Amino acid sequence: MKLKDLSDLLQLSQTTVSRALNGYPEVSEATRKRVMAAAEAHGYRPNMRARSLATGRAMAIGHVIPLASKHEMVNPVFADFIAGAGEVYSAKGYDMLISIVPDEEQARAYREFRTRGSVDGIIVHAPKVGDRRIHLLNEIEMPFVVHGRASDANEPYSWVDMNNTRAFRRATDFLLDLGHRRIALINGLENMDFAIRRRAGFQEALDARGLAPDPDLMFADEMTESYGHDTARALLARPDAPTAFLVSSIIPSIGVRRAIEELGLHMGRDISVITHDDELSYLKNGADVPVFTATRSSVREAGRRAARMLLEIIEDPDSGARQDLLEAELILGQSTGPARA
Amino acid sequence: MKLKDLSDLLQLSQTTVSRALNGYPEVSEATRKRVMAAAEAHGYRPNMRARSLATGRAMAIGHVIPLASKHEMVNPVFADFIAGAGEVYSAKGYDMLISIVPDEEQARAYREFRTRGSVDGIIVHAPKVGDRRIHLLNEIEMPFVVHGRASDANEPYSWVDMNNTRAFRRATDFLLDLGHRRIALINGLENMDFAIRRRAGFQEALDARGLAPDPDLMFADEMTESYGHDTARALLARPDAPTAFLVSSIIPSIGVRRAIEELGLHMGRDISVITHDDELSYLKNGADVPVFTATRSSVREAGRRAARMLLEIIEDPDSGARQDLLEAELILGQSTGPARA
DNA sequence: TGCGCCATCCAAAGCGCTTTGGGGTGAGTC
DNA sequence: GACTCACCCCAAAGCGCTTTGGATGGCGCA
Repeated sequence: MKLKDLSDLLQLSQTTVSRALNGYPEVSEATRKRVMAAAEAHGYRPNMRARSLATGRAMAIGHVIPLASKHEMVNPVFADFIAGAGEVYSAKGYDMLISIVPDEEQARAYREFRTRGSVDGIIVHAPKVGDRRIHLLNEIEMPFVVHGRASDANEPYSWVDMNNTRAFRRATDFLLDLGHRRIALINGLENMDFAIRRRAGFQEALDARGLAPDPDLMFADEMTESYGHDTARALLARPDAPTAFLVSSIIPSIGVRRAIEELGLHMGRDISVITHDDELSYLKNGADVPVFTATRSSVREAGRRAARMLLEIIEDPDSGARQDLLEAELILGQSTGPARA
Repeated sequence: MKLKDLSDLLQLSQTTVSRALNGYPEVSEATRKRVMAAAEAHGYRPNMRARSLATGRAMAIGHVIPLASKHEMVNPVFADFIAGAGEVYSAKGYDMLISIVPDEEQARAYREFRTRGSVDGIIVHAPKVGDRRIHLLNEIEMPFVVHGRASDANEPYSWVDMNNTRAFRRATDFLLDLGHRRIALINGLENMDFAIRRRAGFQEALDARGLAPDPDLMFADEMTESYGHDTARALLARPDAPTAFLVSSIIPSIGVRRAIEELGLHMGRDISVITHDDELSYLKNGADVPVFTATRSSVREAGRRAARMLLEIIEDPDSGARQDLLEAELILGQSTGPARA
């Protein structure tokens, strides 16, 4: 069933039918009703490819998801972020195009989205320090929103981010207030912008109390469970083991907990752990009582906001760069306690 | 830069340029080279919308991801499955369209994919018992591959699945061989086909030894960490607590381990746990030594295979239904040991 | 009555590509 | 020298939709 069939059926022109369906005022309410009814009855849906060829709008948003170079992993936060964004897209009639490419092919992927005309805008995931994608996208005039920031970008761009520095500052202060002095930082890869900011927050808190950060207690890697485990295990074997861990995600935190328990220690009593919690749907931080004390910020909500922002920018491309900074909330769980003497 | 610009530039017709670019034999090698070079130099890429309007092929595959009704969760296995499928798509020049919709809107989503012509084929995720999507897709003649099976479908369809029954049969046998008799099954939601099969494997093993399954030891729910924890916690508090757990995913297994350790017990010594392991990239089952004894089957590999199968079906639609059954391998970890008296 | 003005509707021209159905040109054949 | 093939190439017709630039007719108003 195509437009022509429907218009023939109704004894109307394609123009009129198209206008009736798309809510243009040049058609009487009576015919509009008639057209709508017929379309409904025959299950007519416009062919998106033809439509977007005609309008020049793809009605689709592209997500280019980087394959973490080292082990080709796809970060589980994407699943939740995308779920949030997807909600918004389907509500607004947009499709979501996903392309999972190795880091080095990102630029090509963006260019292709542009020249092949397959999307109206792009969400940029996992910005790195010195990320060149922002410049590229501005250059090819493709609307985009970054999930996160690129600290050193010296041109305007729109982003949705969590206040990483503040969150880690608070978390560190919290541990310091409990009397902890030897705190290990189990961070994400520090070529990622978010990881840099988290470390900055950590150091800021130490500086504020005149404490020097110990490089031997600061780690950065892909946030897997075994990274958390192995790092904690090694640290706890040291004579000057840390009394607390500040961890960048709930996944390595699970590993940290495993290491603690393997050694017959008790998390919260012998060793404190505080983590960032993205509120991943399948890895909720406990049911009623939180397992981990955590800085919490829903990555799914970030997905929703980024999607909404991008659609607004597409509607009104000249409205300038926007930004949205989410604050994490500090929640108390069972994983922290006073430092033991 | 569009086709016409390029052909004007080259003093050739659009036909010739198009043919040169798409490898048709009607054009001399000399001109083909010339055309290719010019296309490359000017960064020409055909507009996908126009192309697929002309060819009738969307060059895109749709993934309709169900939002688990209860808590609107998106299962983390999707991330890895999609990563696998995405590899294949980009190698073959296909796009991946994702639409995340609540269960009740699935049918509509499929129909729209068809009528709006936005995809050439569909991957069906998370088939349920009595799933009507298979019938629907056959009816609207949309090529598709199911990740999993729908036991009661009485029409042909193509699928890629893991041998759930066999895997759980082996896992149960393994526990029985170790002397365990009270084994708890922490299963996924049993309106899911895979969960039914896993339970069947569990029961089969018990039956084979003349043991009756105890309904009080069989659980089914969404496979979150806290589901694993809470269930294990409650079970271990019983006077007739189970000596072993058979768990459907590594995520609830992490919860089970948490429960065990909270009670001061030691996994592998006091309580045995065996799990299914989808090889999720961020939740690897330990680094070198597996943490959990597990039936292991890569969901990412399943994604690759399903994608390849679907593209083959699209190439050759009349070739009949295909199927691909992956066997899980049983790997020994530290989470199992002989039943204690 | 005649004029202009809405309110409705339509024919046709694209959007950028593929593909059908030829049409020249030069080499090979008798 | 006429004829047949290949071999290259081209003009133009779609693909299914939107949108421009009218056409038509009914109505109020002077």
